[in-house]
Amino acid sequence: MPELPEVTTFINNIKDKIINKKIIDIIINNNKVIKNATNKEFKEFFMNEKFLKIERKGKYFIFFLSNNKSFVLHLRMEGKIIFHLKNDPLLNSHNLVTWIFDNNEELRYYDTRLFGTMHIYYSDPYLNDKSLSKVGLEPFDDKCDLNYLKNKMQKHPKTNLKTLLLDQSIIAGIGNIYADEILFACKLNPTWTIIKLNDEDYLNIINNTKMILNNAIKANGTTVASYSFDNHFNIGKFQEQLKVHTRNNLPCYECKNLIKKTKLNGRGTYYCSSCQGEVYKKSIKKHK
DNA sequence: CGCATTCCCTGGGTGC
DNA sequence: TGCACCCAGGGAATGC
Repeated sequence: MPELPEVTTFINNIKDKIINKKIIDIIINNNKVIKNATNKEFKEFFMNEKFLKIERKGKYFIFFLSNNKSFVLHLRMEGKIIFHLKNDPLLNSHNLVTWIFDNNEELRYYDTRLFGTMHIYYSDPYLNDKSLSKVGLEPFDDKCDLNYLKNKMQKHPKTNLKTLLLDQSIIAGIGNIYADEILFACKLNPTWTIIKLNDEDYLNIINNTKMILNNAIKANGTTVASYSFDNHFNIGKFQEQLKVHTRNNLPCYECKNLIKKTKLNGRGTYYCSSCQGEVYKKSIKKHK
């Protein structure tokens, strides 16, 4: 599931290879993910255009073209955006959209579960895209400080900490894997609410988020399912550094107690009940 | 308004 | 081996 580090890795892998190259054709095999244009409009939007710049905001990709046009992409669960040579084999059979450049090179979008979203805009995407405009500060932004986080989180006094970390309008880019890792590093139980937090905890959340996401970027992201980020089937390596996520019933690296898995607001959640304190029972939903 | 639940999807896993 | 079923989850929509 692509989160901030995985989106960064995709961008690092395509950026230099696609910028300023002329798009001479667009193949749409499945338009399920194209949300605000017909196939014809989508093709016309890109035809004979060039990608001039790529930005990331949280888990969103923003591709800028000429004349203030922009393309906003979200990979959701299984989306992949990968640079290929024309004759490269498909990564999988779910190649929904391909942009073809004028030199036997291609940019291909894959998405097994069709969860991804694509939007095209003719002016500022940050103003036009309803979702993008709601995304909060990047964790690396200097403005993402104690006061910012405290103010944002204190609007949700009854929501558990994990759900707050997953809320893209607070800190941008954290998903299910890194939320578990961040809370473990902070020694905070995912089921607690902000009532349990003091200023040091808020600062720990900010600092550990930056540290963990940066380490994950260095490792090219985390591979837990089908994530690969290039045309050579390379995978991220941060799963080797995960301390709780996916480690159900394995001994905690800090205290040797067994890591527990539970479900919190529909998300698989891993934590150490010894390092991260007692579960706030009312917030845990029992399995069916 | 806040907060919880449902829905979209399909490959992989499980049980019979 | 085949078939029915369940599960994973980001974010929008829906419910209360």
